[in-house]
Amino acid sequence: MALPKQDEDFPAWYQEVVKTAELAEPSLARGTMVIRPYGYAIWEGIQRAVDDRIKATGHQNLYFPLFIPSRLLEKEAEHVEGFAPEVAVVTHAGGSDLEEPLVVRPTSETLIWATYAKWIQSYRDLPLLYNQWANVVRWEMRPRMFLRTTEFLWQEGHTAHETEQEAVEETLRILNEVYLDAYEEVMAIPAHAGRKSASERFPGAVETYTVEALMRDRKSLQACTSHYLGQNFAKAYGVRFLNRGGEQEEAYATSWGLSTRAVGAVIMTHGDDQGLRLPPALAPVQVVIVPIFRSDEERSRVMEAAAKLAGGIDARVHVDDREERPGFKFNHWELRGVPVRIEIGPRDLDADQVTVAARLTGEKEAVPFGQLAARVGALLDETQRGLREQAREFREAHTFRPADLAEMGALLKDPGGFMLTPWCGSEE
RNA sequence: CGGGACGUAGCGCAGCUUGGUAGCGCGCAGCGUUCGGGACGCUGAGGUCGCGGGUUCAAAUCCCGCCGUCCCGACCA
Repeated sequence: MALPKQDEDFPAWYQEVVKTAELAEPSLARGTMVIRPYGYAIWEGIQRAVDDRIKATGHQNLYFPLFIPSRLLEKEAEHVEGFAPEVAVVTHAGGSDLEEPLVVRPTSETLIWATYAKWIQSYRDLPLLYNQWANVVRWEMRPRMFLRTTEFLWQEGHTAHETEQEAVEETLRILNEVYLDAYEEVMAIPAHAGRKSASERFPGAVETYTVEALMRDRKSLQACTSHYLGQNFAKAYGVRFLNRGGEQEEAYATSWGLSTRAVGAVIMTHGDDQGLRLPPALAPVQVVIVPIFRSDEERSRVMEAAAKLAGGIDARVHVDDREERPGFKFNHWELRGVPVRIEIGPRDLDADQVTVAARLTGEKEAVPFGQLAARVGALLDETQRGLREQAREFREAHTFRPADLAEMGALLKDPGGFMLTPWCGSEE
């Protein structure tokens, strides 16, 4: 029943939360998971936040196929070398061996740039600012729910530009205005944006930038990446355009992705020994109302009042009318991280008030009917800020300063890279 | 792929050393009592003991092989 303590066994805590809060469960093929409705609703919240920002920065969504002819993958040397160990290949289909094997995309640069070659002739065709929401497959050694699954969901943006400067600006715009902003404002996760070391760079990239966040086990999580790809893919796939000077030139590329791993980041940043704590901006249920009653007479009084109050609150409200005891329901919703709980029983009704409990602090307070909507709204705001503030304090307490890093110079192979916690490095 | 642990009811486990009727807790179903922080009683359903082979009159238990899961490492959104 009770969760393992974070301090005692963080991996066990994580797995148990994912399972008992009904976010996801392992599926039958190794390393794959079933994302359950509550977990998927959290992912949909992240998708909305990211998709809104992708569109606000001028991008459009499109969709490329799952299969990539294997020959195509081989054209960019670093890229194929980097991904070869983890690609899944279809060699048999339709009852016979395929003449040319099909790679299940581990990422789509190859297919997309082979296609861009047909779409780009002139500087007038640029830039191409496209994104897709898709599933990809990477045969990783050690799968972990949400953090590293064989198949995962993500968005991958692929843009083509006229100049290096424009492409570099695009890479950083996505990093800051899309990813960092979504993490800060919606997921309430304060994060470091930075540049990866050469050894951690995306295969085929000139430069890789990431957002890294500190989890409560004091390990860093690579929360997304944004790559400046230079002309590498344009050269490999023959994407040339006539530039303003009348000369043929290869286009400059970026790619960037954020995956279902972000759900894991939310769990591991905010969760406590009682379970999840979801930032209100992301929570599928922001307010849960737990009616309390004994007799049928009390029941109808309380349920009527609960329905009325629910309608007056401007938030995602759920009334838990199951035949369970109140204490069971309190734990149920705390485990699922619902920010605000309203308890309403005969004692409350007699006093024209309800009892409001905040997941952030665990505190309860009596709130008169007339002030409920305003108080709930304020509590949701406080929770959104409070979670981010707690995460920021935790990060500050466990992040090494440049002075600390200087003393550990030997550990820093590349001054461009960064480490949050030198003793354990980057977890993902 | 290297090191470690483990596969017995939906979940968590005992039983294995010393072979002989497959058990416990939680959960699940029905009924009753309960209900302001994870309720209790009674009744009941639920099992090819991971898979395959071997030894034996007899295998959850002993032997061999395989598969899978979890943790630590290298790789990774």
